[in-house]
Amino acid sequence: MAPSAQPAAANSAPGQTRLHRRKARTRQALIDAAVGLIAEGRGERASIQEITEAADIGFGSFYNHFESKDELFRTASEEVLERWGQMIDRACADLDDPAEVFATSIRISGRLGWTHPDLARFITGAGLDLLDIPRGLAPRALRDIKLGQAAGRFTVPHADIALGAVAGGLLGLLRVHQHHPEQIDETAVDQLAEAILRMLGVPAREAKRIAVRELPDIPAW
Amino acid sequence: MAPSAQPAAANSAPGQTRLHRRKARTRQALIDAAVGLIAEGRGERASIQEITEAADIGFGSFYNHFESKDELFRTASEEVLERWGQMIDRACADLDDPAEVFATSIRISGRLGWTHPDLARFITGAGLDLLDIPRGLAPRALRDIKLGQAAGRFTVPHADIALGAVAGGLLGLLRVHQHHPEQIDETAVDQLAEAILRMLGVPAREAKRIAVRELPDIPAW
DNA sequence: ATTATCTATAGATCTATAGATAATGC
DNA sequence: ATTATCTATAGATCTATAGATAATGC
Repeated sequence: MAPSAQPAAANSAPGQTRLHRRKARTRQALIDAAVGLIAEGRGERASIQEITEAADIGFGSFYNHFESKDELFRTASEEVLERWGQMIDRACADLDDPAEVFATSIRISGRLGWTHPDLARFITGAGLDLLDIPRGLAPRALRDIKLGQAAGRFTVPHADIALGAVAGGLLGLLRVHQHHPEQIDETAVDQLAEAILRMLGVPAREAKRIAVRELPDIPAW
Repeated sequence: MAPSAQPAAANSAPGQTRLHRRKARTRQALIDAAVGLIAEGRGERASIQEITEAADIGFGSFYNHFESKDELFRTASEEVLERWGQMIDRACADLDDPAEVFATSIRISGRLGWTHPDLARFITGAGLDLLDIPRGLAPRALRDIKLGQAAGRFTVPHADIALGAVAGGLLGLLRVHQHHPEQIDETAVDQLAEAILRMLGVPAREAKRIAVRELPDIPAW
């Protein structure tokens, strides 16, 4: 609508105009509030009024951005999971063995309780619904399991069943970390990765070896 | 309140008097309706009116039995899971090797999609919340994992993390069965049990052996 | 007479929208 | 002038209870 003379952005935000940026901020405040509510376990039970109060915006503004609570929660979930997935992608960029990619993804994700507590709480709040959102861990893990099957490194026959077990193990670990943080350390995370590799069909000795390799740097959030 | 001359029950129901039995029937209708709603994935989102309509009882009767939706759903979950757990107990009564008890529990539970579809749908509807309900699979699996650790058959260090993976694997299987029944047969269930034993630390060869032993009869529901 | 069920309804939400106000564009 | 925000509110739920009706106990 404003094709000519695009003013030099005095700001790093993507919107061209200040109005766009203001709108984007409001929208992001809603998304952040939704993420926080999911993390608290109040999930979809919160009313729109609670959401707008948490976001500190007027009630009616909600409908400028989303048609329903469902739409907001879906959008918020996809956004968070996508950022998580891209973080994993960057960390694994230099690896090519599917088994190592897989183990690294789990080892980084299992450390979220320390490195990114908010994200960790969101993940446990979402639970296995993660598997129904085509972003973040699920599509990557599924892809990597299939790659591993094709390369003959994973012998487990059904990728999607295995995916459930992987997600369950990760969620179990993050839950324990939240409720009893003293029971979990980084070794426990690596042992989970090792156990999951064994489950997928990697020989026990090799699973152990892969799960203790030096980790790549954990990229910024 | 009626201690004397307990009349011979003309009926198998536990309540002594007909009034008791009528009340019990109404209560059970509410529980059955709640179970059905959880199985449909409508879970706690259903209104009390929907629940009483599904149960085919008057709206106000709800409050004769439960103080809130939460209480009903909690009660319903515990009841169903307890029956499931007792079914597993009966099936495993003659086994003493913790690894075999564990594998058998999974193999029977993974077959629920065929043997008890309603129960299977309830379980997938409940998701990982299963782990928070101290009935059914969770306490038994946790007990068996710890027994297996003590007996030196399971090497995995954290029982509750492993429990998450076990539940996730089972839920993954039941979900696949529901959405793509043609992709799953009993062999797939046994392969999941085998993979889970490997994850717990049972040597691959032995895991395979245990997961194909003849199954005990599946007890009646 | 007692107990559980049912129907009807008051009061408390909660959603969606209308209309007023404030901020930005040009 | 345009756009997004805010406040206020109508209308639609939804919960919890009161009071009437039906079933059972004795």
